[in-house]
Amino acid sequence: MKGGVPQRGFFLRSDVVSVARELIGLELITQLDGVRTSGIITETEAYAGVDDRASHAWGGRRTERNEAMYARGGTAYIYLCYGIHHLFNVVTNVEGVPHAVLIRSIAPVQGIDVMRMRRRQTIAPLRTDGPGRAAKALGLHTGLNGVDLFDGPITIGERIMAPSPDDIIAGPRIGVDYAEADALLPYRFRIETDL
DNA sequence: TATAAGATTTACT
DNA sequence: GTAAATCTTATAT
Repeated sequence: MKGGVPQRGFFLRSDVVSVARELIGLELITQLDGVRTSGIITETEAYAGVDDRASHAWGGRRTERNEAMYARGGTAYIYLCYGIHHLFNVVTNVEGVPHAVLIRSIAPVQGIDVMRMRRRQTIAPLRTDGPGRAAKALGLHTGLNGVDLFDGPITIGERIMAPSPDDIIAGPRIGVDYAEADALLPYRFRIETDL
């Protein structure tokens, strides 16, 4: 994928960790109510399905909530966390394999004013780091769970940043201490912007 | 049927 | 630094 946008095949790959790493630097675009907002993906986490104790789909769990994880790659999985926050994931792998990449942080590109309004932060600097904040800034909510990224209001756009491997920092995931050994896996990727 | 905990953020002491 | 907000899923009666 050089210069262009990722194709369906990109999301159908079996190595969810590679997809998570390569999503860094791509533009994530939403078009809602005729308003376009977008940001550069700056932080992701991979969730490797049934073998990953930190995943909602660990051990083959399948509920009404995480049903979208079992869809084919290129589908959006949006769910409510702690009753308050909407978290956005990109489903990967083929249908029936519940792999997904959590978008943990973005850097605003288009529609910054709209994001400010959504976040109701007219004075303080707009913050879009953190999975809940990023999803809210883009206007994502559970009503968009299961939409197709190739035929819907959410799309993955062109690569805006081309980070060298040295700029991408891999590390353990956040907030999954309960997952024991799986919590230590280097499934989290981020790039230093100017934080 | 009831209770506890979670892929978090925000506000208050 | 600690706790509340708030809803779904998982586990236990």
